[in-house]
Amino acid sequence: MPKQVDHDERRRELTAALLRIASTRGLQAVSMREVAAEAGVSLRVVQYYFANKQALLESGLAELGARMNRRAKQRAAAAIEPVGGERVEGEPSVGEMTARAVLAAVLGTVVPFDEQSRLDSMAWTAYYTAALTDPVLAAAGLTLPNALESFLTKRLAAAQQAGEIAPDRDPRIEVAGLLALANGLTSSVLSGQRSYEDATEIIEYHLDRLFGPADGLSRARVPSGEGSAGRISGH
Amino acid sequence: MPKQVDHDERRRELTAALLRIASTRGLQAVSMREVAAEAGVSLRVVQYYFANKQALLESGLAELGARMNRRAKQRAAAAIEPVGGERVEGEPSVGEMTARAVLAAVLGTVVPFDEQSRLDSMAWTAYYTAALTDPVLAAAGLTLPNALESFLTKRLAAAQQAGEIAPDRDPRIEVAGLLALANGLTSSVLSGQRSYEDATEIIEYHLDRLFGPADGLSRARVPSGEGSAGRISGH
DNA sequence: TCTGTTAGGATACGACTGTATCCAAACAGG
DNA sequence: CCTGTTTGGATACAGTCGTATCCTAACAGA
Repeated sequence: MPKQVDHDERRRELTAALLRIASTRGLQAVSMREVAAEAGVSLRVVQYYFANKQALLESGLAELGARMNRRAKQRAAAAIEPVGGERVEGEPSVGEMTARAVLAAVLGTVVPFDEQSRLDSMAWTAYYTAALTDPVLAAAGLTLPNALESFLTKRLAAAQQAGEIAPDRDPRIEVAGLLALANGLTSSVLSGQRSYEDATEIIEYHLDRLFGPADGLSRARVPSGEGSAGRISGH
Repeated sequence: MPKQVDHDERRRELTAALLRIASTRGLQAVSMREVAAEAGVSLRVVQYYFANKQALLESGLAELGARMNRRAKQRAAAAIEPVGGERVEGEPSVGEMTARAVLAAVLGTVVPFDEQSRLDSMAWTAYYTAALTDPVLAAAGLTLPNALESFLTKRLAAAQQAGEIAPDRDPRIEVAGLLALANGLTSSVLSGQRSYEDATEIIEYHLDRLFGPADGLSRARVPSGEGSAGRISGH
């Protein structure tokens, strides 16, 4: 077989170009020709690697989800090993973090904290809105948020069993509220109503209210002897 | 002068048709011809009453803001006079409601509670997303949320002076958090992740945490002798 | 070297977009 | 009744859209 072109790599470049357009000029500015121009290729190339526009858009949504996932894992890892991470193989996993640290890591990932995550949040918002009137996108776009919510709910319920939060709290309501809070704050950060620092302050404030005002910061490890305080962000 | 056509009325009909399309098929489905068809008139009529598409879209955004305003006021009035409203002229104004009742009314208005407000929230979300990449819409679309936030913040600060909430709370943070929560819940309700009842339960839950778990419900009037409990919504 | 497959350049089609123009009904004021 | 303005029907124009087609370089395997 002739030539040698890495199809996956090609598709990644085109998808990245698509997300660059969607995050700066909106999803309505995305056309096959615009994506081609942004990627520096011809229209035919976009057509060759994506059968139609729908496939291209779905690829963009999948890439966005993957990026969110990657960032959340990086945050969690940084919360476990805050300084210069030499992490041996028996390294602490997410299961050894306090529920508060997990929540702080995930919620801090939802709210845009640097230019790239701001752009991705822009694109994500555009997709989310489009999904409200497009059932095809809705199915693909809701799996990640739903998985996130059920993961956090289980994690917080376990933390409640361990006595980390008061027994009269409802983990499902708390998690749903925190995720809605983070999403709402994301909107206001994107529109310039609030800064990222304001948003994280509000989130930390709510985490304080949930986990008790005692500590006040997001301890990274579960206290085995005495935990070290790993500050993630805030003010 | 010939004919007699109420231009404002005509524009209202066209704007209503625009919002019907935007709320069911999205803002990208709005075209001059589609609006004409939805309103049952010819393309020329839409052109005649709106100089261009931009003016049409801005009219839609203004109408959405007006509807939100109207609903919030109706809610507030219903909270003051919960049963059969005979309201004499010295009627209780919003200034005589408890801060909690004001917050419950406003936040309950943000979250879609019936089919019409669900449709309007859909359209609002579409506009909000479009405003993220369109500075013209952004200016017009942010005035209402900003005014709402500053109004509620002042109201809550006054309530703090009156001892309705604990003195260590920051009214700015509380209001920003509650509004973000309501917006995030709206998103999840629109996408079908959560029901309206779930959303109001979460909001009431947070109001309980803010105003103290003592009462537990949104009392409508400021306690002059003994307030009557006006339940707005919930579960 | 020859061959057959792959990767893409060039071009075109029909549908739809916002906007503009032309012109004819409809009707109020003189 | 006449006239001039308002209202809107009909049509057109230049772009842009997603998609399809045709054809030719480029190159791996024989």
